[in-house]
Amino acid sequence: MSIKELAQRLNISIGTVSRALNGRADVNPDTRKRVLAAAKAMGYVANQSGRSLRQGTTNVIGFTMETNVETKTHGDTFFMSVFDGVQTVFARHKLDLVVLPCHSEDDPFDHLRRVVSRQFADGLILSATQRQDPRIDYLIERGIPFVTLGRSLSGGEHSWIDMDFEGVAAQSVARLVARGHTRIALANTTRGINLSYVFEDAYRAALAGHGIAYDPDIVLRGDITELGGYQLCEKLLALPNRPTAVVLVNESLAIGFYRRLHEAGLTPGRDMAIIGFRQSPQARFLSPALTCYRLSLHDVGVELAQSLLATMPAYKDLYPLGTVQKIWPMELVPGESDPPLHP
Amino acid sequence: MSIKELAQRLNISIGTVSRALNGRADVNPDTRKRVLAAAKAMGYVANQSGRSLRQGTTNVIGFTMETNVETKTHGDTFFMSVFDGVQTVFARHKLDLVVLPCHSEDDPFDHLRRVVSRQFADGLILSATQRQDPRIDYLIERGIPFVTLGRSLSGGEHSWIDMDFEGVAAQSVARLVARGHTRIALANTTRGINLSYVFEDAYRAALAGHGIAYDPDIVLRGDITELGGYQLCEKLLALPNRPTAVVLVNESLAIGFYRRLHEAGLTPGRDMAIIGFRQSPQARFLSPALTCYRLSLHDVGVELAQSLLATMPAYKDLYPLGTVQKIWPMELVPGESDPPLHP
DNA sequence: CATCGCACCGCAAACGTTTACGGTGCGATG
DNA sequence: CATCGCACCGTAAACGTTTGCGGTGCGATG
Repeated sequence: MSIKELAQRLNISIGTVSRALNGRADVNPDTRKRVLAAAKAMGYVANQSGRSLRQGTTNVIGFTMETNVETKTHGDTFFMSVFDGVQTVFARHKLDLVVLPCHSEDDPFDHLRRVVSRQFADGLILSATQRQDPRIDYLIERGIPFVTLGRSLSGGEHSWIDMDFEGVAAQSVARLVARGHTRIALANTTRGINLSYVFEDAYRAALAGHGIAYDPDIVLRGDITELGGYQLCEKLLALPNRPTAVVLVNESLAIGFYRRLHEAGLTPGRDMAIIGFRQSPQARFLSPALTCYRLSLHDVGVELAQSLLATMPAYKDLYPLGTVQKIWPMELVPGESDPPLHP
Repeated sequence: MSIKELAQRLNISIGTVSRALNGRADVNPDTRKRVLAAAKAMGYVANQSGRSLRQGTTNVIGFTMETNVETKTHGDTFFMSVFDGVQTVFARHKLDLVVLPCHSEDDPFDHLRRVVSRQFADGLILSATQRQDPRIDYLIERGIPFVTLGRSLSGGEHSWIDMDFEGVAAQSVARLVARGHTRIALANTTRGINLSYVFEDAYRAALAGHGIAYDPDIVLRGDITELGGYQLCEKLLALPNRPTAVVLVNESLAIGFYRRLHEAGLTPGRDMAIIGFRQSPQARFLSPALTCYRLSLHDVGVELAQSLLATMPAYKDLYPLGTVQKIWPMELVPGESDPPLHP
């Protein structure tokens, strides 16, 4: 099943077989046909280790993902959609996508170093980027092509794609203000992740733009999970001066919010206006319908892939994008979870 | 950064360096220390291609996963939890887990062949196994170690782990009957996936065991998504002789059911008893609380990893399990979604 | 007819490991 | 002192590719 056996069977040198298979010009069309036919018949496929060793390239792109369910920033379906978009691009270039999950007890930086040292991939897509992310500096220092899903302060000029947290925060606050709300809480993620800062800054700016004073008591932080939402809602309910509306940094929180409100005999929307974040499959079927924002994760995946290829020497000319730093727009999907305060 | 440079810098042959790094016995303890120190100082790490080429092994385990969000079969953090369990085992053996997502437009069998021919992994974990699954025959024929998450009729004696669909169906029917229900619907997945048959057979057997006639009109099939649940619920509501209870094959369906019932002005539980499947993070925060079943996906992952290692020659003696065919038990979590019919 | 160019192919090195085999030197044993 | 065993190390082959270089043969050109 090696190229040697294939060559012996054809009475051709292995060099010619290799050239024939790789579509090089200096090989007789007839022999090429013979080689391809024999390869197919014998089920030959080039050994990846041999090829990688010789060429120094793997034709594999790695996607690092954290699997900590306790504090997750995204779920399975989020990533699946992104993967799908990424793969539509890679399929055209015979590149394979492999996902490299980071164990919940592992440090993401150690995990990345391991990935790099194992030479899994020619390029990497990083998710769950931190505000200060040593992984980014590490990759830049090593000259490894990469792109991140999520902004970061580290590394300066690398490529990234991110969701429009500013837009969502600003639009949500504006919408709630227009509907009569002035006491608007924020359910944010814990510090560390960059979107936490981005989201809160935009929230504060939006409040200021509408002449509303910032109240740190109603800016909460917790895990981005259903349980996190439940707990944050509980905190809000316990406040003496309860907010009339809340803006969520993630739609998973909404599920916990809905549950906690129900337990208190309250109705989401009527008793507390809620604007979620992304229109996930789960959020889409909440009732009352969650007001949130739509974006195509498939398209985000496509853009991620293209941005990565744009940084790889072998593909740079096919995708002349330079360094991409793109905030992905999101479209409001009005629901029934944020009705006017005094109808 | 190659072993050659390392050897030159130490004035030792590369063979000795290799032996020192790999912990072989016939090397002087002092030189081993020197080698290890120098390797660390120079940041040396063995090239994986070279090693794989020589040894014919990759120290990588692949996990195939479908990324079709339209017909997805698991909840939003299902795989993450499983990955985490798998990695806790693999970490002890310096094995790396890589996830190999199958593009939604790809045939899973083609995808597997590609994975195999690229020699990504020493062993594989297959998910989304079909009732008849050519991938299983293919792997057996090639002698590639694997284990599947989910039963299949193919391949005879391979190892698999599966959830207890029989137990859930039987227990759910029994519980509903005990609470006065006799007209019990089934919300099942589409044909093809094995659990569809297993689940329905157990449902029918349970009905028969309680002397209830089987009515094909209230056995529905659809996608295992929130939308699928929504649509199935709609079908049930349109029936002239509406069932008073429904057993779900997957908790994602519950989210759609809840929504559709709300839209009809009905209350889950009171107007239609619902027993879901797994206690996912999403299902956990439904209100009224969904009656469902708990299992530790982390532990399933651990078992998957161990079962796979038990089939691999290099680890067989460490995990003398033989071929594992295990139905994972699930524990009832009573909720408020299935109250007695006539209290 | 001599020469050139070109199409095609074989040869062999190189990528970075691991490992079987043999060799050296030294202490211990007789 | 001769011999043996052993601890340690170097040598080189092998894994499967790709690719630069050179060589062969043939048609075309002068």
